[in-house]
Amino acid sequence: MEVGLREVAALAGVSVGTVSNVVNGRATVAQEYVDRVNDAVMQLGFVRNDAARALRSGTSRTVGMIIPDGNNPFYTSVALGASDAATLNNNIVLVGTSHDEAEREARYVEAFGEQRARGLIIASAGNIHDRLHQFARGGMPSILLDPDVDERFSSVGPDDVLGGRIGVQHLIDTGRRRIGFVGGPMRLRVLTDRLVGANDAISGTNGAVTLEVFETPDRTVLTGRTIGERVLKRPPETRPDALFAMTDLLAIGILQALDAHRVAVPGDISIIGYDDIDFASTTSVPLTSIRQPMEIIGRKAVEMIEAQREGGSKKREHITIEPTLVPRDSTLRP
Amino acid sequence: MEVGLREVAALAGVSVGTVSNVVNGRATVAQEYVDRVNDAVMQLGFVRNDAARALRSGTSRTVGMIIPDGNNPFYTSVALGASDAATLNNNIVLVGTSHDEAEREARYVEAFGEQRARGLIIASAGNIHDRLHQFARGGMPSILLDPDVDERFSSVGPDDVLGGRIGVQHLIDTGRRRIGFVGGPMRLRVLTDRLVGANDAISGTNGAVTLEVFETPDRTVLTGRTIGERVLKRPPETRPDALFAMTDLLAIGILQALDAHRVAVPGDISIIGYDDIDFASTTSVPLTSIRQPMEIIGRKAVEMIEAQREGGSKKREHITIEPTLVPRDSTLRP
DNA sequence: CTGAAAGCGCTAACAT
DNA sequence: ATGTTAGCGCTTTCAG
Repeated sequence: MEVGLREVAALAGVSVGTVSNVVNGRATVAQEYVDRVNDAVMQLGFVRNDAARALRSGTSRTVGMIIPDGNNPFYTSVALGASDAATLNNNIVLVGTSHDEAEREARYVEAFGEQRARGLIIASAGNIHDRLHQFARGGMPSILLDPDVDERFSSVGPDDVLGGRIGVQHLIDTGRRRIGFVGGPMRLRVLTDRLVGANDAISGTNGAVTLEVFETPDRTVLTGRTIGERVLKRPPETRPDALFAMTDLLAIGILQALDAHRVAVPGDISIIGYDDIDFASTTSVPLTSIRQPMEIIGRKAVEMIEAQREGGSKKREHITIEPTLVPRDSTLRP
Repeated sequence: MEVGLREVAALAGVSVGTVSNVVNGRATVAQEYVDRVNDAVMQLGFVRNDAARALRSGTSRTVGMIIPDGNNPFYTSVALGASDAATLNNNIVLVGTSHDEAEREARYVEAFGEQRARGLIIASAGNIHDRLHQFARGGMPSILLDPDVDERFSSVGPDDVLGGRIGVQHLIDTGRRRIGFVGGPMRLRVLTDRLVGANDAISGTNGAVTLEVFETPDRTVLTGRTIGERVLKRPPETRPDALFAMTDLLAIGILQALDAHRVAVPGDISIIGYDDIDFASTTSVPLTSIRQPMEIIGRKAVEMIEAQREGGSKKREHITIEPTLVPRDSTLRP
């Protein structure tokens, strides 16, 4: 049989209201009663029933988060930041992973909606904005991690234009003049944004700096290696003297190819990656990278959820957080 | 104002009981009513209140999972398997990440307990078995991913003895005779188990095979590189002709060191890693690795939870799943 | 096959 | 400061 407030109250010889107050650390209950109640709680192994609590109070303690890929450090770091922020209000973050399956994702959206989660942080696999909107109508704040703005929802994300600018500016500052931009497919908003930033940096420079785009079908290590090989087929004087890879994975592949051919990094060609994954610091030549402000994004998302709850789901915001350069040997060593 | 069964019933012109039946796809409700109810649901944007459902029915749809590290492919793959299994019963898996903080972990244990989760799958950061036991007393099945057996809980995990045996056997089968076992700290149960397996394989061989343990303080790429350098300091004829690394990270570090010194892999020294992370297939020489049956572990864990729920929390089980060898060039290429 | 009504365990308002 | 009590929205008998 389930132990409830009632059983605790009976054992402690007080009323359920008092037990509730003690359990929730509320009001000023006489110390004697507090002790008696706590004893009874221990003795009976009482665990508060959150369903009843949520039903009655109309408020949940969980912030829902849905991500496409559990192994992507970007999302897990966002989750960490979100968890930190949620803890401040005594809430928790629960994560569902869609594994890029629309159906699984929909199940999570539904589940969090039914749980009346405080809000939803979602990096969508497909376009579920409409479905999401259905729940948003019910008052659940939803924050998108998507770069594509949907006016119905708020969003937080990295400033990709700035990221592109920072990367190229660093290459220019370290004396590079023929820069290769490696990434794709170029229909991705993140990438076009970074390209804009890259061109911004070049426009702001006096010297003749060229930017060449190496478009790739994906952003994996293997593809990076292919790009590296392709670059090495060209005569040295027509090669780029710097490669700006849109993921660290690409950068690692490029580095492998250059290593295999004994091309010096950064002596002959310098390399920048993007994301600053753990591996970036442990490659044969440690990789300069652009670090995305992931924890901050997560923290911000939770703050926006709470703000929307208070403000009665008022205005939508679209916030962008600044990435930073993490310089390492792949651009700096002589 | 919140839309409930009542509002839907009013609009559809039926009773709440009927709406409940339709929403849950239960019983045989007249088609006409089904349609009218569904229309009303759409029109009002009704979302079932899970708190009320859970409270009344006394049963939740969520399986809780607590992991120490969101970036560890081991755990995320276990989560995937668990999610697959849960889906079969129309349940979902929600993951909390403790980031190796006991406090965060405790919060999640508590939250899942209060939510009356169907059960808990937990890879513990510290020893929270006692706290866990408190909730288990309340009937919530808890499955440990820990290798250390606690008789109060069931557990599922990889068979590490077998993993160690498979790896060394493969090296012996491919003609190696001086095997290095790289990993540490050796107080970890996983590692001592694997070492037992490694020795098993050697005992079962006629030829004179030696096993040398290279103990490491951790299992990172950098440490792997250090070990690689150390091995290379020895004259070639006294070096191991094969290195069995306890993580792919270690193996990658070793490979980097050998690459840098132009030592042929697997020609001079062959390498096996452990875990078969994504990176294993994309190293300069693709890495042979031991793949842990992570999805299966997750699936099994969920099955055990459901079994315990039905069997009234009867007996505890301790199940072990067989890892497999993933052969690649680092041991096979001539 | 559908409608009416009793609670699930808790919180919060009110009474004492 | 503590006790009493009315629901929160739903599921689930039990009647009709």
